[in-house]
This record gives sequence, structure tokens and C-alpha cells, in this order.
Amino acid sequence: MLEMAILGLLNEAPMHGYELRKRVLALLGGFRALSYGSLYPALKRMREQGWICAQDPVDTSRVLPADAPPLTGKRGKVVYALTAEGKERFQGLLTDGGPEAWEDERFGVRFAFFAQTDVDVRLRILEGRRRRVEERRDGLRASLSRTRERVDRYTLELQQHGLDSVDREVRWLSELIDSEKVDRVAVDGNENTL
Amino acid sequence: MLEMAILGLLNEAPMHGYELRKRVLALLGGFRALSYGSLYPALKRMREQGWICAQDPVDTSRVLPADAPPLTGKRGKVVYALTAEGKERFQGLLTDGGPEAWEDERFGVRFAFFAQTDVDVRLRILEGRRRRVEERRDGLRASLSRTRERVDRYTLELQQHGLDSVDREVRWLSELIDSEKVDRVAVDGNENTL
DNA sequence: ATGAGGTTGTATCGCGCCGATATATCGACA
DNA sequence: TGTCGATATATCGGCGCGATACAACCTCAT
Repeated sequence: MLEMAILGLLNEAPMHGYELRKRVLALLGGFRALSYGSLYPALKRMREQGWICAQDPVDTSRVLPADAPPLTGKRGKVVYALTAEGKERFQGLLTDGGPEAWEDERFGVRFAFFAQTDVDVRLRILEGRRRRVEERRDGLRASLSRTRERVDRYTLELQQHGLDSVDREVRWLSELIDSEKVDRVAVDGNENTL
Repeated sequence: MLEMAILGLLNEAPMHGYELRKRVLALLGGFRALSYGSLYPALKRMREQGWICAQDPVDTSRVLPADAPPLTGKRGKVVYALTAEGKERFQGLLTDGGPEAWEDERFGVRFAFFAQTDVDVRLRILEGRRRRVEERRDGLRASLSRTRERVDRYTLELQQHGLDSVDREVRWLSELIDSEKVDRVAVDGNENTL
């Protein structure tokens, strides 16, 4: 969800919408897009919620000539910043390792801010995510082996490619989990190695 | 888009919504989901468009007792079938190799019905798709090499994984394209091999 | 210097799609 | 007999997208 991405980026520095969008796009590495049609409504919602506040300079430094046009727009740059509640909210999201954290929509954003989370939460989310993806993989595998003989080449190819993708994600997650466990042991100084 | 998936499946056999959903899920191999919140409105839209018609038996075979409850629901199974216009529409979609055919949302469905399309359209779509994915890959690569030194491990890992995914899709598409070209040469009997 | 084109920047509209939810029927099995 | 799970239809609120409009600014060739 956008909420966390916006909170996380504004937590680093105040920004206006346009830059926020570019940063989110870069952050997620193409995992998810972010259109203006989502961004501005989201900012509005979050302002109403009290997570963020908007400093609107309207560029009063510029003097308008007397015969200025109707100036219907008069939109100035709006710089957004986190409020105290916003910071609190973001910290809450960081600490939360609940099931929603490993669903498709949230996982990417969640992962992008892993550096600000502690090892236990990271592991919980990664393992939850892996279980989730494994379930999908098994479903796909079953469905594929059931229909393998009865469908045309392209349907097969598509399903196989889908299966390969989730398979790859499982492997990726497993590597990350292993790596986290090594780190944790190094930090814990060896209690319950499992 | 759902429209084509529904048309394509109903083109094989009439079905009711519930089964339609299962078939679409299996067809796309997890590429896209399909919730009831999309399905039923889509069916409604398509009925209004005249692509499909609904045979509603309402189960009149069953005799209601005189003291029957309000029967607020009284929903019977609705079997949907393609109309002549619907078949025409589906054929039109199959023949169309326009740019929308290789965008993310449509490509999966489009590909699932490749068996009913001819080689030239298949090649056009596959090559369009490859160009599209290559663009994204190059953008990602550039962004990654720009920021590589300035971001934390997890952001890097996420972006790298995203890049690997699109890279993999490009390779997949290339194999498919090669394979199509071999087939075409075999059929054409060798004119303009390129 | 002027004006064309590109980038920055804010904002809205319609609509597709999702998740959650409500409701009803049917078969299986205890 | 009752209850559970699968089958089945349908709606609601809300999010996110693509398209679009608008406006200010910068650069660069003419």
C-alpha cells in the first residue's frame, strides 16, 4: 500500500508529491507503479488522518502585475512532512509483523524498509511470505500436473512460466532467510541456534 | 482484461460464473486473479453489450410449498453463452495485434489464447512485448547502477530481484520468438527468412 | 526575444478490480 | 438430524490506474 511508502519516504525528508512519486518508483524497483491518480488522493486521505501536514507557500514572493489573468489555478508547490502521529504510525507499521505484511500488495513496500526493522520481525515476515508463496506454488504445480496433457502448448508455457516465477521467489526468500539467521546468531551470541 | 478471458472460455462451452472463475484462474496460471467483485459486474456489462446471453432456469422444476419463506433470494444458476456478436468480438480480439496486446494487463490473457491466433500476430505481439519489457529492464538497470552505492542492502536486493525478473521474462520471450520463427519458416516454405 | 518543447508540478474523473460480506442450495458424513 | 464445506450469485466500499487538464519554469534554436 502507498501509505507506508509515503510515510517511509517522508520520514527521511519532507518532499512534494512529484518527487515522492519518483522516489517510490525507484524504491520499489518496478515492483509496483504509482500514478498521480493514486498519489494525490492518498496524500489528501493522509492529511485528513493527521499523518502528514502540508506546507503551502503559494509562492507569495512573486509580485503579480495589476492586469494579471484570472489566475484560476494559482496552485503553488506543496511540501509534505510527517506529523508526530505520522512518525508514530510509521514506527507502528515497521514493528508490525502481522499476516498482511506478507501479502502481495504490501510485501514489496514492507521489504523496502527492512533496514529499519529488527531481525525477528524480518524473519517473521520473510517466513510468512515464503509459506504464502509456497502455497501458491503447490497449487500451481498440482493444477499443472493435472492438466498437462489436455492443454495446448501456449497455455502450458504460460503456466510453466508462472510456476517458475513463484519457484524463483521461494528460492530468493530462502536465501534471505538463511542470511538473516546467520546474522541473528552472530548478534545473539549463539542462544537457540535451532 | 477479463472481457477476453470470459469470451474465450465461453467460446469453448457455455458455463456459469462460478466455473468461469475457476477456469480463468487455472488458465492464467496465477498470472492474474479474478474475484467475484470483478466477475459478476463484468458479466453484467457484457450482457448489456450483447456479447453474451444468460439462460436463467430459476429451477422451476422445484415446487414450492404454500407456506414457503419470503424467498428473498430465489437466485437460480445462470448459464452464460456467447451470442453471435460475442463470437465476432472474440475473433476480432484474436486478430488484433495492436500495442495494448502487449501491455501488462492484457498480455497474459492474450497469450493464453495464442493457439487460436496465426503466426504473424503471435510474432507481432511477442516482439512488442519484448520491446516493452526490455525498456523496463534498461530503466531498472540504469536506476540500479546509479544508486547502487547509496542504498541499503534490502533496497538493493529488492531492485536486483525485480531486475532479474524482467531479465528472465525477456529471455523467455526470446525463446518463444525463436521458436515461432522456426515454425513460420517451416510453414512458409522459406520465403524471406530474414 | 520569442516561442516551441520538455520537465516540473498539482489535481480530478471514470472505471476496473479487489476483498469482504451476505445469502442460498446441495451433497456428504456423522 | 444437523452441520460442514463446496457450489453459486450478488453487492458494497474503496483503492489504484490511465487519461487528461492546467500551469509555471528552463533551455535552446531560430
